[in-house]
This record gives sequence, C-alpha cells and structure tokens, in this order.
Amino acid sequence: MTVSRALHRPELLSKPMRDRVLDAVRTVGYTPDLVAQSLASNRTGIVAAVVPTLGNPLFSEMLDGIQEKIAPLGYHLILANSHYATDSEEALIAALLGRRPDGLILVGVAHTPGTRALLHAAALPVVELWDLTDDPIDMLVGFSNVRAARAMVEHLAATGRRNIVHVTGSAGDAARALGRRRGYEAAMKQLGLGEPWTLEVAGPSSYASGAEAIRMLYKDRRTFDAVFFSDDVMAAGAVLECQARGIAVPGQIGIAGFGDAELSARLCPALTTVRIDRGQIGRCAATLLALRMQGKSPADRIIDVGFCVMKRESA
Amino acid sequence: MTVSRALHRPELLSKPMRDRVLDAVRTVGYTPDLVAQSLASNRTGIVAAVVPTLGNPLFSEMLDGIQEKIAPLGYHLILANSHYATDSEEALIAALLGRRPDGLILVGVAHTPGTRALLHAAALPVVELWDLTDDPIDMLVGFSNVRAARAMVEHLAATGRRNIVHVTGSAGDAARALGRRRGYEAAMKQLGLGEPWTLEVAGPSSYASGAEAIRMLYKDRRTFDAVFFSDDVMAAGAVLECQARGIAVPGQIGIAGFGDAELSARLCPALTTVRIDRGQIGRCAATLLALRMQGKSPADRIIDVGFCVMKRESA
DNA sequence: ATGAAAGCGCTAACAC
DNA sequence: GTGTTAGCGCTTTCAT
Repeated sequence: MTVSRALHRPELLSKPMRDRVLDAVRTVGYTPDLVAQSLASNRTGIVAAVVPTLGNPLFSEMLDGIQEKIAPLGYHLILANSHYATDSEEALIAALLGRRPDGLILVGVAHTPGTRALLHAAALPVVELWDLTDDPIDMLVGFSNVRAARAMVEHLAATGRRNIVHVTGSAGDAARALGRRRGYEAAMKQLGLGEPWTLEVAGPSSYASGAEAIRMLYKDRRTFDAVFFSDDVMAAGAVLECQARGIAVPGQIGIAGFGDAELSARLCPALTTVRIDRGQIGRCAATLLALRMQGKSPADRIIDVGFCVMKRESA
Repeated sequence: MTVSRALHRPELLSKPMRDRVLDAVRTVGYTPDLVAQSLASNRTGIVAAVVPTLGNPLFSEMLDGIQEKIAPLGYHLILANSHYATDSEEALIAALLGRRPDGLILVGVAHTPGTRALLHAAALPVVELWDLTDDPIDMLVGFSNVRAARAMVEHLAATGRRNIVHVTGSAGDAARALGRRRGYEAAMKQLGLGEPWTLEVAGPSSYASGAEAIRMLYKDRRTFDAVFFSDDVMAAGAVLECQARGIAVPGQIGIAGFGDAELSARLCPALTTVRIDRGQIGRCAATLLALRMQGKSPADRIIDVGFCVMKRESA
C-alpha cells in the first residue's frame, strides 16, 4: 500500500519514507502491473479505436492526432480494423469491450443496432468520427459529407462544368461515401446540371482504382467534362492516369477529389479537393474523450469541424 | 467455473449443462472480463507495437499485415508512436510492459542499452523489424539496408549515372537510413563514381521535403546526374517538383527512391525504387510472434525478407 | 462432469 | 503518515 501511494500520491508520504520506497523501486526494477491495477481500480487507461483500415492515410493521420492527445495523459491505444464492414465491426467492438476500455473511438455514424445496444449497455464514453448525425451514440466529431459534396459540385458548376461524374469505391466507407453521393446528386439536380452519373469501382479506394475509373469512363460512350472522386487517393490516381494517357487536365476534363491528402497539392496539376483536417478530428475526439474519462462533461457533444473547398488547378 | 469452462473448453461439459450456460450467457449479455482473465491466467492476449509514426504509409501497411495475422488468433494490438526517438522509445516500452503484453514488436534494431536490458528482463517474445543485425534482442524480420542501397547505386551506375547524390530525412528513421547511407557511400567508392554527397533535409520524410531537396540541390553549384532518396515519399515529391519546374526526368537527372510505395509505379515517370514487401514483414513478424506466444519455437529467429530493385522510368 | 478453495497484484476504505 | 482488511472477476488446482 505504501508503495502504491509512493507511486501515485507521493505527497501523502513523508519524505524519508517516500525516498526509501522509490529507491527500492528503482533498484529492484519494479514495474507496476497495470492489469492488476485495472482490475482493482476499475479503470484500465485504455482507449480503443475501430478504424476501417490503416492503409488509407486519412485514418492513420487521424490516429496520430489521437495519440498526440492521449499518450501524454498516460492512456494507451488499442486498435482494431473493421475493413469497412459494419457487422464485423460489431464483433470487434464486443471483443474490445472485454478489455474494459475507458473510452472508445469509432469511424462513421452507421452502426448495426446490435452495436448501438452494446455500447449503450456498456455506458462508456464513445466518440464517432467523420460524419454528422442527429443522434450520435454519445459524442461526435465530424463534418457534413452531404454539404461538402454539394459545395464541390457548386464549385465545378461555377467553373463551367455541367456533366460531372461521381466516382466512389465499392468496398469504401459505405455510409460516408453515400452522404457524399447524395450531396452530389442533389446538387446536380438543383443546379440544373446533367443527369447524375455515379460510377462505383471495385475494391477499396487506391491509386489503381482511380486510374481504372478513368479507363472505364472513357470506354463508356456518354460524355462528361468533370470527374468528382469521393477520395483523394483515387483522384490522384486519375490525374496520373490522365497524364500517362495524354488527357489534358483541366483542359479536357476537370478532376476533383475529397480529403486533401498531402500529395494532392503537389500533383501537376494540383488537385482541387475538399480539405478535411484529419489531425484536428483526431485531437478533438481525444480531447472530448479525455474530458469524459476524467468525469467532466464537455460543453458540446457534437462538434462540426467543417471543411474547405480547395480550388486548385485540376478543376 | 462451469461458465468459464462452457466458454473456453465446452467439450468438458455435458451437452445439457453446456446449453444451459450458453443460453444464460446470451440472455444476460455477459461479456467475460479480459482484465480479470489476464490477471488470473497470466496471459493478456495483447501484442504491443512501437512504430515511429503512422504518418508514413510504410508503417501503417506493415501494421495492417500484423493485424491480419494476429486478430484472427484473438490477440489485440496496442500501439505507441516513438516519433523516431530511441530514448522516448525506451519510456514507451517500459509503460507498455506494465500492460504485460504477450509479445512485442519494434521497428528497427537500434535501441538504447536500457531498452535491451528491460526486454531481456521481461523475457517476452520480441520481434525487431526493417533491418538486419547479428544480435537481435530476440527475433528479427528485415532486410539489409546496406545491401539494398548498394544495389540501387549499382543500377544507377549501370545506366550511366556517375554523380549520384543521396538525400535522407533528418528526423528520419536514423539507424536504418544510416545503413542505406553507408551502402551508398561504399558503393560510390567501390564503383569509382563521383565523391559521395549526402544531403540531409530537415524534418521527417514527406512529399514537401523531397521537393525541397530538389530546390536545395539546384541552388548548390556542384553537378549531379542522379538523386537517390532514402524514401519513396520524398522521391515522389521530387519527381513532381521536377515536373513542375520543367526538369526532365530521367533526361536531365535520374531519380530513385526506396520502399516502393503504391504511388511510385503510377508516377510519370514511374519511379525506380527498391521494393520492400511491408505487408509481408508484418505478417511474417506476427507469425513468428504467434508461434512463440503459443510456446512453440520457430525454426529461424532471423528472417531476411530481401528486397528487389524495381527498374522503372525515372532512373 | 461439476464444484470449492485459493490466489493472481493491485487499490478502496478504514483503522491506528 | 502508515498499515490492515477485503475484494476486483477470473483461472488453477484439487476434490467429489
């Protein structure tokens, strides 16, 4: 007990006793057992996160933001990959809850009813990310995918594009991509542009799938003057494919992306895209979570971090 | 006790009893407490990993490979970022050991003496990654950074380049980049090429730092006909910067990278680089670890996954 | 095939 | 200021 106090509340011990204990701790090389500590104190100091994949830099940069905030507070991050499947997500969350994490971070707001039930029962602080909704499970840090897509379509229309194709990945982050798709379709109609045309390419978003989209579009006989990708990685792949095939961007077609990856601004032509501050989403989520894990309650349960249309050269 | 058996060794129970228990488990929504389980059984089912950063896709793709292997076995991954500092790494490891992980994954073979002592005392399965050494802490999955760099210099020399500059990041993965640098310098001398010239750009590797390197090289009055970057991200940034500035690649200068990122093959010109199979490193490390965590011992403690010079257009 | 006893390494609560 | 007692939710071991 005295050792426990020397380590956690040293001010409660007399100086001589404290020094004796800490000396002993050092010479013996004692490492407190956090497992036992967790069991006894009912707090694990663990934050669990479920992300679709680490392959997409969007998510890994966000995780870096989370780590930046929670690591100094002594929390550890435990990570699981859902591979974009909400039902596998439920199993992962169930397993993670067995670790009794003090907080949980989820990507997206689309979850199975089972997941929601699980989490309400567990009654732990939860933050959902990357999207907006009226009834989050608990807390939320995101932006409106619908409005962001609409804003991009408006920009494209303002620069004279009328037949804008939307390209989305299939295995992609279904729900959020769906929001962007709806924003795109609504804007196309509202602005009196061409018939909405959405192309779904197989597999998760990648440079290759963006290039493949360009190939498929040119095989189709319909005309188009701009392509709006639901993800910067695909859009970058498309820009490079156009370059390889001698298709002029933005001369022949305009290309726009989503996310503002580090690469995007450096492409030739620089990619027009919607900027999302991934680091901020991570840091903000971690801050909310930290507050709640320390028993305080944040002013707002829902934080809209917004977005910004980056008008560059490609469209 | 009967519940415990029903969950872990159902074959030990009679069918009626087993069904009764599992039914009850389901209706009550019982989730076993892995914290208590860990304390009692002295096995946590946790694999801890310390990586420099999630920002570089090299590491996140490797982590995906690790997850792919350990998740199906029921292990959870707990993650810490060292930001390339070996002394902060030691503190992180010490903290992680408090969680009593069943295995540990480290990037690199350069660790402080304190770290080595800590890990030998903890006597848990450890895998080091990304490099080769004669005395790993425990197990090792990597490749020779020295030989890989030499192979690239040989390729550049074979295509007529003589004044090859080497560019490395400063905050970079110091030890491994150092291996590549030594391989570069040795090869330059051995092949009788120009005087070795290594440029160190500030900060971690990024598209921006690669572009910055090109700017700095052209400010210098020395001549060069090829640039060998210690990382594909920087090399890609350089290729794009050359494109923006009208510098012909490979006509005016050759550019080579390291790692073979997904982007590299799609650049125009496609990037010549050294392919490292990051997913394989992750999966291989996870497999070794899994064996050891289950009490078996793998045939080899050291696995050289090799590398492959990808001769493409940029050099 | 099932149950009972003891204990994993810590901390909460209370005594002194 | 320091020590004592009890117990966190499981598993190990041994008994029946």
